[in-house]
Amino acid sequence: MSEDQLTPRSENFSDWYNELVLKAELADYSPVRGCMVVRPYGWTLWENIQQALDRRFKDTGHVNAAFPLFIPMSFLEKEKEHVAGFAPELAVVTHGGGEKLEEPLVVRPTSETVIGYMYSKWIKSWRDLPVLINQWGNVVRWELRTKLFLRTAEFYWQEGHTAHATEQEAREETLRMLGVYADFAINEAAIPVVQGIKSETEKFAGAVMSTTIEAMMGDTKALQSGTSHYLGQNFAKAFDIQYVDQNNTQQFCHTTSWGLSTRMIGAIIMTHGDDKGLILPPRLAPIQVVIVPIYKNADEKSVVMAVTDRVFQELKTAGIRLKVDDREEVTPGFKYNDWEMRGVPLRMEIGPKDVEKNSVALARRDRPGKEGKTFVSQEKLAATVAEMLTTIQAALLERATAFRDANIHTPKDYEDLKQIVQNGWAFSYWCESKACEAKVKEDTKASTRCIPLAGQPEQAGNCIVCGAPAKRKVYFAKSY
RNA sequence: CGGGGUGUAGCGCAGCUGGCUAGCGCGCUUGCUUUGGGAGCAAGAGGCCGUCGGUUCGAAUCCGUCCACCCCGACCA
Repeated sequence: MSEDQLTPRSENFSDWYNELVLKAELADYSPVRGCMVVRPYGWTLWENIQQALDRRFKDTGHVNAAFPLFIPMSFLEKEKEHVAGFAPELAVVTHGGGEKLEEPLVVRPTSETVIGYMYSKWIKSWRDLPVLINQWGNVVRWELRTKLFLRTAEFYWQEGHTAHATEQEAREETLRMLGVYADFAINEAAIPVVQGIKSETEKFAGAVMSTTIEAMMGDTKALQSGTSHYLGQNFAKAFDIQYVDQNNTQQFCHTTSWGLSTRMIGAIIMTHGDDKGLILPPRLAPIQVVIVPIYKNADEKSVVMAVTDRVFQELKTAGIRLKVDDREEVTPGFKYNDWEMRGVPLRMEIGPKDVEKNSVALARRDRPGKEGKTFVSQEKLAATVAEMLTTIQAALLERATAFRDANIHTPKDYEDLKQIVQNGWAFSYWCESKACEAKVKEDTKASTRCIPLAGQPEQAGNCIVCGAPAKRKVYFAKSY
């Protein structure tokens, strides 16, 4: 139970987040440093995320498979940048069955290498392409500084790995899947995201191009919420993924990879949550509606529960995920606070007065207090509830979008940029040099988040840092 | 991995410069009364004082070690 007050979000965002994850029973710390235990409520949320994504993957022609957790150390070493990027955070297995292994096994930090190895066996002809495979699983990266959901040593995700005949096809796939992530984030998680390209310094180790969906959290920091990479022929050459084309010549494939992790849960928490706790988007919420029956005595209880049971069945049949909180040991007031903390989008109260008037009370989580409470008829209740859930979903997206837009600014000059990134995102021209990027980072701790695909100006301008000619604008922001 | 902080009941804390049987609030258990915004009363249960070692007649308290977590840096989905 969570009787204690949550640290207000405005007072200390980090404490608020940590307390909320624990109190809402999304996750808990594990006995192993840096790892997390995802509790049933958090895992159900993840399952809903998985379903929404998996549906989209299937719709775009992908199939699921499973590749091993262990990867021979030598595989990682085959792609130079890849191993350089991941070496510091590898977990390595040196013993098995009481014997020292001939070759150490890496616990996968990502699966490009094993999958590349398999692809080289499976792909022979242009007729075998494209290969469009996704895997749901867990990976391990030995992180030094961890935070539940946002960065843990082990995390759960999906990784898509595709192989194509041409660069164009692979680049299209990269952007297609970025679009899938953006569609998911916006329409399921109600998180407005910017689609864009990562800078050279920020891109994935071994990629030719990395793309990202960037989201703004409630403290204005940016969170990379999903990534999609065009890997060029880097992994194809390292693992000899070749096919014979129509002209009977050997060609290297062009590959992509794309991933979205349990970090998305952190994004949902930090985008929508408020001082009272979590606010879950109805489309992903494990419990969309909680019914709190109210009664004073056995007589009232029997009539109230009769209506409650009938309403429960009706909504359940309509496909709404709901729960009746019939706990006897806590008062209705306690339940209100408890479910608000857990982020259930809609609360229904059914009491003696409602039984009398053939009504129920509905309270919207996104609008606390009296403002969000209405009394509706029990007639056509499933339709009323479904409509209200849709309204809440839209309201969350609208609010998050307004917040984000209000905190993105175009700096007049470099001094202005330094101010802006203290509490928001700066959108400005950048010459795309590592030096300017590094200078911003050193001066402000803000990094380039992405060069957005949409919304680029027609005309060229001047780099906000050095004044050199610049073709494109970039977002600078502090990030998680 | 560097700098700072914290670790005493499930949770939040007190226990001061070394001393008695280690306390308080919340939660938990049982009973009765309650129930439309975090209920009340009564009686209970619950503690290797993070770990290992040292100083001491005596350590939750002093010293050291390690571990975990939090904050700030360097590194990252």
